[in-house]
Amino acid sequence: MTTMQDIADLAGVSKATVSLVLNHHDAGRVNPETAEFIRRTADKLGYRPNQLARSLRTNRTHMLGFMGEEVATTPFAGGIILGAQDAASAYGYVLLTVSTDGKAKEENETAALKRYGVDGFLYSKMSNRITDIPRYLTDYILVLVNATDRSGRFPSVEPDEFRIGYDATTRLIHAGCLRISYIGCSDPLLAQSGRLRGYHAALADAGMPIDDSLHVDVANNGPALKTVSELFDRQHPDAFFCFNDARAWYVYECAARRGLTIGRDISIVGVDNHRVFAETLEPQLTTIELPHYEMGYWAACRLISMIEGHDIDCSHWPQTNAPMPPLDAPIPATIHCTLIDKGSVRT
Amino acid sequence: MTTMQDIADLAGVSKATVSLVLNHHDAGRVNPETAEFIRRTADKLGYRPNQLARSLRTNRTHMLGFMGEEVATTPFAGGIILGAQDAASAYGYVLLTVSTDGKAKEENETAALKRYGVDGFLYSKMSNRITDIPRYLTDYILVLVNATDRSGRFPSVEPDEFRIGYDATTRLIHAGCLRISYIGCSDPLLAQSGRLRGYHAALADAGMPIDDSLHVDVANNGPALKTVSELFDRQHPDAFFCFNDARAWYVYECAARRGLTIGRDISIVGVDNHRVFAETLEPQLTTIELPHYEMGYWAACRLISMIEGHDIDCSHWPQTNAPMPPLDAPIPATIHCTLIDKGSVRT
DNA sequence: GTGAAAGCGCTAACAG
DNA sequence: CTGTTAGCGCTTTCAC
Repeated sequence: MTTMQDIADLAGVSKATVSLVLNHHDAGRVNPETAEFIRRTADKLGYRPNQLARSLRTNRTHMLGFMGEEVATTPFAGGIILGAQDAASAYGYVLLTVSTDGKAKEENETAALKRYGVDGFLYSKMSNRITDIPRYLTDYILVLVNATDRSGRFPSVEPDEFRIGYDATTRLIHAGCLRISYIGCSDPLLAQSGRLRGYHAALADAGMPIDDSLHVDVANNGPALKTVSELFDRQHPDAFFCFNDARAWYVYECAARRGLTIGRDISIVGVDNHRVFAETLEPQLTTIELPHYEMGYWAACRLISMIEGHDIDCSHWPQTNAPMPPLDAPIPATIHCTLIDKGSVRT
Repeated sequence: MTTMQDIADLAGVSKATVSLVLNHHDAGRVNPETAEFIRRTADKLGYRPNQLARSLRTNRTHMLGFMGEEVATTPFAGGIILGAQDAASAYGYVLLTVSTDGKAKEENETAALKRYGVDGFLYSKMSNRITDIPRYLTDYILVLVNATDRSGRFPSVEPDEFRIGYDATTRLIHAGCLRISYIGCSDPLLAQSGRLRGYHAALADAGMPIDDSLHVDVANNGPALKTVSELFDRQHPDAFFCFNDARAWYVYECAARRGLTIGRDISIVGVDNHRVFAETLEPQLTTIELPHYEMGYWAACRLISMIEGHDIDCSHWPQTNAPMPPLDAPIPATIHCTLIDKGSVRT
């Protein structure tokens, strides 16, 4: 392993000078020729700064702690992680990931991350919920992803649920559907209420009647299939806006059993479908993907700007709140997300 | 932040003594009373060792680099990560995760991890493939997960594909099925060939005929549904062993269109189904889950034992190669994985 | 312009 | 048995 001292020796200067040059603090302080020589020998020796030593000195590790719920069981967290990682990487940071599936463990894992001196935390939930920040995190720099801070003290990045519901419904309206059903979720999630409002608003804006009998909220289990089945026979919808992939599946099953073809006899817009549907049903299913990657990316950028105490260049951030794609796009994916910004929270 | 010096001051000793005590190297070296006092004040002050400083000194960071493919898009990587994390945590390690979805970036990400001084790497692929280890990793301590090293120099942890195929088929045989079809994958994966061999072996061991017309390999797209559909009508299978969830879905669609009920008219054993199926089809679908968590856990344990240069206690490792669960278990999950051990690779 | 010196918080060899 | 000393590799004043 080659150190600054090695370079200093070769260049006949002290490591202080090397440090200056390699950290780009040499403008007008070091002889340009010396600087150039130092840079070249650093290159030649394949010098890699020891991040640990640097961190020890500067008290900044350039590590971000990512606490994710359900890292194990869904692809959702993966998207967020990937986005956060890309952002981190773009700014010279790195991600320390822990999963918070186990309750008691969470505090231990956090303690571990703290001992490594992470500069801040990303706290991500599987579905957008009002969340109490654990006490052991509140004195850290923190950004929530896909969750809302009850106390209102921390910034968060969340999907724009209203727009998701609005755009999904609008798309079905534009496709000429007249009896648009909403298969929602019976849990009291922010996503559910927001999407339902969007569904209603879209119908209203299009001058269409709001028929509550076209709307059912179901859990994710046996009775759900029966409920959807009855809705099919009772209301004969020609389109479905489905809360998620599981709800879309019920519609699938019902349609198949009645000899109906998705995309011809009935239309579906589903949110956040697992890849299996995207792969097998491409031509028939319209999917709105939650902007997991973008949320992760955006949240990490926000966190880094808080850590560094200044706004960072965000011109290359992923596009958010994009308009709906054209109606004939094969797998339309609409990106909606919102930064709930509580201002800088410095420690 | 409280440091060793603070404790040393309060205890009237030098920080060296504090270090000895707090690292449990005080047996017979430090006065038990002093030791006890040190421990208590450390406790009282809420002392947390600075891992960075320690690492700088010891040249060991207790950080593991996890390079995962497709962290973003499937829940698979998540399971592996979670297992690796749990193992890491059990031995006082922590996981630095990067996704290798982007090709060129991979080397950069690795370089970043190296600068942080990770003690070793876990290299994970999305599906079990013969893999060339990138040059920039070969001089590190490394364990492969869900992948096989072409050069045979590095240990790997992989699913036992043969047993998966064997057990899945056996289960259908025990359930009384007579015309058992295999819906395989047309890509040349290790998983495909291994499971097919298992399928054949199980049939042979049960004294049942091997009918090649009951076996089709399909890709994951439109024609696949047609192929499966034709198999349905031509061979009238009473059971299906499906390579994965996408293949199982084709069977689902065909069954639904023919008014057949899974679990009554036909039986399915699927491998590695996404959670959507597990949630919505619990009573009907038999799923063999790939041991992602276990592979991650096991691999991390192996890596740590290589890093520490001695075998570590593995009595609490997840159970592997477990026997098939009883036939009436609601969601049988069989755990199969194999450690391909190449011996210690020390640097 | 450049370098010497003083650490960041910890560990480990070695002398008392 | 105990404590002093000398760093790990880097950054950052402050003299020269």
